[in-house]
Amino acid sequence: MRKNQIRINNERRILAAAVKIFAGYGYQGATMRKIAEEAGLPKANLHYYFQTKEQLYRQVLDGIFKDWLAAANTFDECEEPVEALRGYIETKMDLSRKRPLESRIWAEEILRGAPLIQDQLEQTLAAWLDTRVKRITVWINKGTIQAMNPRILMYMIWAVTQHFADFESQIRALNQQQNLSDEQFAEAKKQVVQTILKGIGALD
Amino acid sequence: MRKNQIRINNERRILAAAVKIFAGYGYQGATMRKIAEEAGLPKANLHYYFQTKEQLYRQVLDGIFKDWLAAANTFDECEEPVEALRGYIETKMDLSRKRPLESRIWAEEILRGAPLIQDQLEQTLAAWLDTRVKRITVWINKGTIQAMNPRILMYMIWAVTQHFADFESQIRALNQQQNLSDEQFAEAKKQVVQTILKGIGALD
DNA sequence: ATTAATCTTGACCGTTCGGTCAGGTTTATT
DNA sequence: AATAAACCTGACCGAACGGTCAAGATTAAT
Repeated sequence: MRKNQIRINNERRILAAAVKIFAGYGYQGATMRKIAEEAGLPKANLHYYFQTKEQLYRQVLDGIFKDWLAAANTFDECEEPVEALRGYIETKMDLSRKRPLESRIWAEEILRGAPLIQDQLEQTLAAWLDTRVKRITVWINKGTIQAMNPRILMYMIWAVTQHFADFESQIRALNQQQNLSDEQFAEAKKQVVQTILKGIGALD
Repeated sequence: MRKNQIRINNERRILAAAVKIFAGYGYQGATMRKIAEEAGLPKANLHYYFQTKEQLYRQVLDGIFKDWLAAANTFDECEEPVEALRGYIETKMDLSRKRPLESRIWAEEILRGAPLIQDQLEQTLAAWLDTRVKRITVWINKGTIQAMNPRILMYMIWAVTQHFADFESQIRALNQQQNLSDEQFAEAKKQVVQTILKGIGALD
């Protein structure tokens, strides 16, 4: 049962506008008027496709969550810790670079105590993390990487990679009011990978 | 010219309430009514001590900024990279543990593009960072730690340490709906220090 | 004791918010 | 061509927002 093309187009336009406005102003600071203006549609039209502001926000979050989980493909496909973790870190860094708005929306939702996505965190994300923790534990038991708490390793990877999106404005202020250039970002990516892999004893 | 005791007490009460409410709801989501209720004062009284919501928020941010900079004492007092960085990372971790609300307010302000503290970032924080970058550069030139970009190292430290405050609700959801216990947090602190120090070649 | 300064507060104001709705227009179906 | 379904939108609503103010209460200074 295929949706009408008009609906598809308008929902996409509204969601794209919503990402920009939610990222720029936060959930409370974002208004349906601003989103409507950004989308180039009358406000009442937004409520035709998305009944409430909260429902629109939920759909935005759902899209982000899917990207988040999909970034783990490299992690799962590689056998050895160096390849797997390097691939995962690089993928997460690239996601921060290419889709910083989504990362900021996610961060704000967590900051506020995850009122709307607590269930998904406790179920889907917790299960996702358990799987990866088990893989890391295998590496530890084989002695390929040193003994550690795999969960804390994952928290560190998330923290560092997402920092480049979430704290972009701070990094810009500390970089002569310029966003990181492609070269600078590539350097950061390399250093993050190097530091973490070496830090867990996977290198040298 | 000493302020009246009444003023001192009430300003402190209001600021303490403001920290809770701003951290819990964000700048836009926080309302003067909620802050007044938390402080146990009528709303009009808040406007007597702080003319506007923005001025109250600015004072909250100023307090956070001072704590932030003060955390660098250990860093400056130690000569060797292992002591200096270990001390700084541990101090920042303790700050995340003891004052997570302040960390979240700071994070939200940066997320929104730092509209109110851009000047402080570009001037005070940039100068603060420059000083520490020079110290790290000395270590690199002496060969005590390996070659790297010191700024990126500082970003990584900030990212990881503040993550435990800013993403507390996510970590809780991934830890059987329990905040990290003191033991778990101590383990995390140890692993963060170990990973970063080893990662930059300061250990072994 | 008197005056001045400071503090307190309920009631109120203009603005903006998310959301609704009736009635018109366009598109799809037959 | 006719009917139905989907889409569009200006005008409107009650609620909540930040902020104001006048009048009274309390504290400090003389």
